[in-house]
Amino acid sequence: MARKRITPGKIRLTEVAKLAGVSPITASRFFRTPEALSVGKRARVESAAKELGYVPNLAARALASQRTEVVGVLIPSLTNNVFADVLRGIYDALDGSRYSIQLANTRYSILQEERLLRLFLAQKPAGLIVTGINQTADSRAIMESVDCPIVQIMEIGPSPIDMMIGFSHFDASRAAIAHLLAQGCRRIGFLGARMDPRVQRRLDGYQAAMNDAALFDPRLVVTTAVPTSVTLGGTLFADLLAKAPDIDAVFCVNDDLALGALFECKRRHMAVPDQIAIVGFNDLEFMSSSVPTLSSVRTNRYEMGRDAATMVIETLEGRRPAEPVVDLGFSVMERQSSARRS
Amino acid sequence: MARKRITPGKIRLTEVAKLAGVSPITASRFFRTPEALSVGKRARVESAAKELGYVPNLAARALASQRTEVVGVLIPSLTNNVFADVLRGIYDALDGSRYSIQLANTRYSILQEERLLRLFLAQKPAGLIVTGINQTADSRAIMESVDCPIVQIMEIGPSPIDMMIGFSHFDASRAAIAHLLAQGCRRIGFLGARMDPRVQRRLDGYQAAMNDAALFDPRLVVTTAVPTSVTLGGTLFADLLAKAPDIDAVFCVNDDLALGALFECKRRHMAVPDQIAIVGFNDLEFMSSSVPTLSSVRTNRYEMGRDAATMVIETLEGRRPAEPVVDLGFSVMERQSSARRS
DNA sequence: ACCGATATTGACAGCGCTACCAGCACCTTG
DNA sequence: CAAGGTGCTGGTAGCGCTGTCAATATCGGT
Repeated sequence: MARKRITPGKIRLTEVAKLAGVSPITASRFFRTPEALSVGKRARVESAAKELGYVPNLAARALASQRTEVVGVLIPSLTNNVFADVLRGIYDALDGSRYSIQLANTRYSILQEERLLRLFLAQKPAGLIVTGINQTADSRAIMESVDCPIVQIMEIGPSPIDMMIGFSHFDASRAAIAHLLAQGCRRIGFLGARMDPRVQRRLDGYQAAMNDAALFDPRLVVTTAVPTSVTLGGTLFADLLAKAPDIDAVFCVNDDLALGALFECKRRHMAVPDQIAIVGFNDLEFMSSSVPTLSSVRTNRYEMGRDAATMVIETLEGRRPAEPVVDLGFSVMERQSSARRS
Repeated sequence: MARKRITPGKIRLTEVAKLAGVSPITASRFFRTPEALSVGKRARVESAAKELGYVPNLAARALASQRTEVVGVLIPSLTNNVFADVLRGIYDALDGSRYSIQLANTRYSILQEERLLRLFLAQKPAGLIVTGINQTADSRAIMESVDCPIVQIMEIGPSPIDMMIGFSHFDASRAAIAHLLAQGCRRIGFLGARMDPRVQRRLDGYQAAMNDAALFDPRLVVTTAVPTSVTLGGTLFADLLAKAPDIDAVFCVNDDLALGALFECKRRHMAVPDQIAIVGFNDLEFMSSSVPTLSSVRTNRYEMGRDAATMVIETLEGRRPAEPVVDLGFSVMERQSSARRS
């Protein structure tokens, strides 16, 4: 009846154990809790594994142990420079560790996010990194009931699911406006694209700052659900000028829009900053080398990814960070595009 | 002695089979080869699975079947816009399919690539997407001996490992130079960063075109191993001007450098294109909205990723593409920055 | 020398699924 | 009506590893 599914020269843990003269379970322990082995056996297993070129079978390990060494990462976009930096941080932190990454793209949809979450959790990930704090109620419930470290990234807020690392988009935006006000600007326009939750909070920060200064005017705000681009920055800026021709500054929710606005100014022969001040958000690399250099709000994206991944690892290794919520802050980079008019 | 490791309410294939009134193996077949079931059982298993909310255990599946449904993707950079577009194509194509993606970052090192390759292949991926055609001899040997579809992306060349999709960087570069020559430029500089194999081939194309026109001069070439950035574009352009003050055009191996060169021209009050023509490479979104608009070589990055993933899937489903090497071509986008001087 | 505590090692079964073969019913063909 | 498909279903074992407990070795203290 049953025929062995013979696997010829394959190197399994059994082979390593045999060569090392120990039982398979001891060899197994070498890879998981080496400190539990006597020094002699540890060395024997190590050299046997190296000699045979043993590579553990992760599927078997996952099946037997009921868990994986995969960290799931959920981000809304693959093309956005911001997330590219975050991802690089995550990959750098996890590179060389035992953990690997499963990346999925929610496309800014929390329903898609929920679907992907279920998919992930069914495979029992070691940890989870999710973007933002606006999950569906179901997503939240799922994550709260699951027993693995979870880090919410990009922003901070009350009641983290588990851990959190980011900064306040509201405060960052308000600080940018405060800077423009300090430069003497009064009619400060707002350009927003995509309008995901974090951009929305930047709008809130803008509005709060403008209201505090008694300068808010709905005609100053131009937003769209369309994804951001440099070209869109020009278009939105043109729309803004049509609604409020008397603006003396514009705050853009990201640097692409800011660059687009700058180009639109060029096209219209409007002097930056003398006629119009421009401030962007994120401080991408090009902001400091454009002409004029563009002011922006620097955010620590690479660090965010790296530290989020590190928080996951530390928790898994039993060294849970003392503080579950980390505020990475921001800094307003004041450059030529918003220099005080002389 | 042996105690059952009881798993209480967990839904396994057995539970689904029981509810559907079939054997586990029949239920299993429903998920792999539904067409092999009778219509009645198919419906019964389907509704049972849905009722119980069954989610297959991928680790068990992988262990039993000796293969996974993971497509490994090896790219050199996570922050480069070019790869972000490619990745988006890959994710889009695989989204909704049964396959998932394992992404790894080689950081432009073929040794790192080889290491990651071994890691991947030990887990028996369903397919593989790797960047470029310059692998180590060992990497190549490993991939040739492995039995899964492999697509090399970004460029095309002789002797594909399996399949290939991309375009000729040499030809694309030569076409860009031909365009500049046609615009009347004679002293055409070359700006290169990172100098990975594909950039090197763009340099080769430049050199061939310049030699054909008897215009090549080594002083026109400025390259560096440093990773690209807009700021670097300005720096390299300044270096170029120092070496060859009489240039009338500059070809940049990517758009970041081109934008940086444009800004440097602004800083030096050099008129573009009247004094200096600029052409970039990749045709990122911002190229068409800068002032002046920037000429570039459009490459089909999203399509490359999408089609590469599709080629993998098609092969796995037994519909191997007739043509293993796909040339996606390119097009020279002629814009203001290289318009014929009047 | 004896006792209990601690470090090390091993035996066994089982994680949840699928490969393999066998069996049966129903056809088709000559 | 026999022979040989073809389509569908099921039984059995096993993929390679680890959880659980048991067994043995080692050691300090009295």
